[in-house]
Amino acid sequence: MSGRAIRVLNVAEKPSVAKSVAEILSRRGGGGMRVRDGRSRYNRVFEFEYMIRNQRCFMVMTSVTGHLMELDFDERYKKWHSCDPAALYQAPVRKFVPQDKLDIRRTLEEEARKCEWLVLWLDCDREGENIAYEVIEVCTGAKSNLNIYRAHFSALIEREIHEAAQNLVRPNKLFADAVDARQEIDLRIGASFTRFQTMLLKDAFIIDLGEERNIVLSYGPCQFPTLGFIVERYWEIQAHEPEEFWTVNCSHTSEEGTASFTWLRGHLFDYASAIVIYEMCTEEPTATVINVKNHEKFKYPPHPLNTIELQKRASRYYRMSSEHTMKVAEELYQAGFISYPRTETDNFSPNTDLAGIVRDQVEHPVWGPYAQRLLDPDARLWRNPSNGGHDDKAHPPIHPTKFSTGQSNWTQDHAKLYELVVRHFLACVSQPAVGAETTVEIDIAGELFQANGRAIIAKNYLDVYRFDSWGGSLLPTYTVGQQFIPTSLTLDSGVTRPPPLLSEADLLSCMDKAGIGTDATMHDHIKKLLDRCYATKDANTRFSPTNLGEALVMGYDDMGYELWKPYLRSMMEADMRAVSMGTKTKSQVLEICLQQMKACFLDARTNKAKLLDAMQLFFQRSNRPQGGDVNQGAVVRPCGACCESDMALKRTPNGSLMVGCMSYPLCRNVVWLPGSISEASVTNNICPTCTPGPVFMIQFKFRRLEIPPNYDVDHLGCIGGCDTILRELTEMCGRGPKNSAGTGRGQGGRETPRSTTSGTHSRLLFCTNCNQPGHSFDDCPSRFVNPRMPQSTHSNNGRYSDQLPCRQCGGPCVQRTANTENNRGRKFYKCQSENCGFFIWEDSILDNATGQGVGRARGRGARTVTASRSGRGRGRARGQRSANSDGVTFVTATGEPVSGRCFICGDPSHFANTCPERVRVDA
DNA sequence: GCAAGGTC
Repeated sequence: MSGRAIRVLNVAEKPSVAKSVAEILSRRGGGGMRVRDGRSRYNRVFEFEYMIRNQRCFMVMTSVTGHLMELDFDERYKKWHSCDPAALYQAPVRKFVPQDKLDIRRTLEEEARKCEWLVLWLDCDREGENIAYEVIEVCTGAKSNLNIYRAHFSALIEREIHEAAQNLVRPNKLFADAVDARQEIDLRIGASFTRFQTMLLKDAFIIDLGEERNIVLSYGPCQFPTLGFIVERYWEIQAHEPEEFWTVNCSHTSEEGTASFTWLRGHLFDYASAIVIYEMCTEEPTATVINVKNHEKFKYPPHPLNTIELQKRASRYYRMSSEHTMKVAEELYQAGFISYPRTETDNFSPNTDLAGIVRDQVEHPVWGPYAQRLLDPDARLWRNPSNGGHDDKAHPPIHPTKFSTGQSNWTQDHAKLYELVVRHFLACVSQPAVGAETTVEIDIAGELFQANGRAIIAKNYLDVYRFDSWGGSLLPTYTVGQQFIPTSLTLDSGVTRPPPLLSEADLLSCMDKAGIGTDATMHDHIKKLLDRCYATKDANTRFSPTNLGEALVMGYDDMGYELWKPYLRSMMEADMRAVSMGTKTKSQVLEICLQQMKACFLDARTNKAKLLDAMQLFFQRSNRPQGGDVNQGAVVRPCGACCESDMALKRTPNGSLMVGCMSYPLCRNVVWLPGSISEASVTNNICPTCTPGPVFMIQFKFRRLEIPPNYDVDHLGCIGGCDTILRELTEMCGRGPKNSAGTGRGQGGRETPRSTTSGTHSRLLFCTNCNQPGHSFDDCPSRFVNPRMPQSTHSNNGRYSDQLPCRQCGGPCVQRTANTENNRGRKFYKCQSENCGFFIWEDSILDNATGQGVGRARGRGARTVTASRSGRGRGRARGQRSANSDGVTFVTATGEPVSGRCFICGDPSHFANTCPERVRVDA
């Protein structure tokens, strides 16, 4: 045993871990634990004695709160107009402790000075390792000769913590390097693209985001792919072309009940084939049972709960946003009711006292009895939880940690989320539900049909997990060889539907799959899209892009870049892995990645017209002077007047271009530029003659009609005094713009879009009715509806009003929405006059009005923007005819004859299934 | 006024 105790500073990633680790270690030390405040009110300091490998230690344990440092550009580059955004790929960056973390730094410095060892108890992932090096930097700054160790633990349980303390290792710089690289890349890409697209677009268009605020059009390597998922699905829906299909359905009712048989062919898109088969069946409708199968089926409980699954399920079951879920979960965690809510782990470690967690819940009035049954060996309800295959080695799956029947300070959402966590946990340790399934196969005229029935034998976990359901429907008894006449045999039509908009749960799945964000940040990226007005979420938690979101993605897509796809992030992730494994160095990755991204950035800037074009499809041009055509704020030269600041390229509010001192108004040194310039961009070329240097040359573009013919419109010039061309043009053209609108762009050539509804953005370059340019909806010659219809009754979607004049009697037709299986959601008009049965589908009106259906909606590659973006409205009108007789129904869904005529009587006005000559089939 | 990642 050693004599003198070593003083050890221990640092955890968060206060809760410091407390847990201190509690566990101090129990073995025997001397108890003292707690005192640190400089930061959240991060307390715990002191106790502990033996590390026979070495007596006086342990001082405190914490940080996540990252201690931030990365940002040097002061000189922080202001938006301080430099060309392209310069942000090389601009110096520095890591520093931000203002709100200074008190934590002070605690660390003060404690480190008194200690000999530093032991880092940060989470065992790359970010944790990076935070470890931030702590090291601060601590060794205060005391340089610290002996530094890392504790590796995967859960806050006794055995793990002691093992970690007894097997200290050295921190892994490679892991920290990987994060450093990620941070730097994110910062440079994010800031450069954000400044670029904001400065390019925000003043060039009228972008009304609904409230007074400074518009920022941010770009980020996580937020854009997330937006990309939303836009991609939206485009998929727009591009969907509904296709009609036919299916034969059969049902049979006996004393025991009704069995519904589905056609084993599924459905056919070819009407002629479908009707032939259907006719065969109706000619010989006797069904023969050819197979009856009985089998046992299990429905398994979910895996243990991790963060993403919690967010998805809270969204699905309660329609809670992922952001709100995390806020509520955090509060439940802080109050001790649930375990740490940010975890990837969906597998309980074998040491977990699962029965103990169940035991905590037996008193609950609602699920307590179930918990009791779980603990009763005779009930045979217990089952060890499944392994979801994820383990972050830092936290267990989310589970209840304290019993509650609801607290007075809880909102409904706290109660709901707690209930979800408890029920989910109880479900995880339960047996699966068991069902007896029956499949009956029948043959009608050689066609096979099948009916399925299910009887639930044991509900098991479903008794507690009320969010899952497993429908059961009993089938009447059938025996092989049995014959019967179907009660109904129908030919039904259906139409293929586009996929739905992405729900929040879908979006989380997409992000998870593509590795966009982490479990702790995914909800932030989703919220950012809503905050930036790139997307909206409807009441069903489904996401649509806004005009702004769609325009931005379209702009980059038209450039041919996949900046809005997840690949960039995936590549970066792969590079990060390479750095952490040592196969690539941090500087290699930074150099290559930033070089590529800078090239991409410069290319995007060259192709900025694509972004402007895409925006122009959705927004009106503004007349505000803009910096979009000028890399405003870019430094041109040091100021020779004040000798303190640089001079930068600027545009005054009235549109004049100049190079002025950045210390204005303290220094008023200025060089005015000719008014005939349309574009100006500071280059990296340095003038070889002018002093004091460096004087960066400017690439000018002049307006052809405003300069003499013998001058070139493109000119690489210098404002240092050596450039005679520039001087001559300034003298000839004067300074300041010829037109007060600044750049003069968007002033002709293109049709200015008009707005239909005040307060919304216009995307109507074309008539919403016929998709032809040159006139408005109201003036459309092919409009079928009343031209006096007030504007407010039609929307941007080019839809009709909720009333139409009847084509038959002239009375009012009212719009309704079909709710039948085949046409659910499809709108139609029905005449309100008692004796008039007039009825018409809305999409068939649109077909008639356009002559050939709605313009093809845009998918990737098909870029014709049409005002009506609906994928619907193509194809023939569909109706239904039916023939009822004595409880037996044969129905065809084909309203209009497509081709041919009745197979029985030859009459072209109907098909064989409704033919009056048809032999009746009695049940 | 910019990113994404920790965390209170």
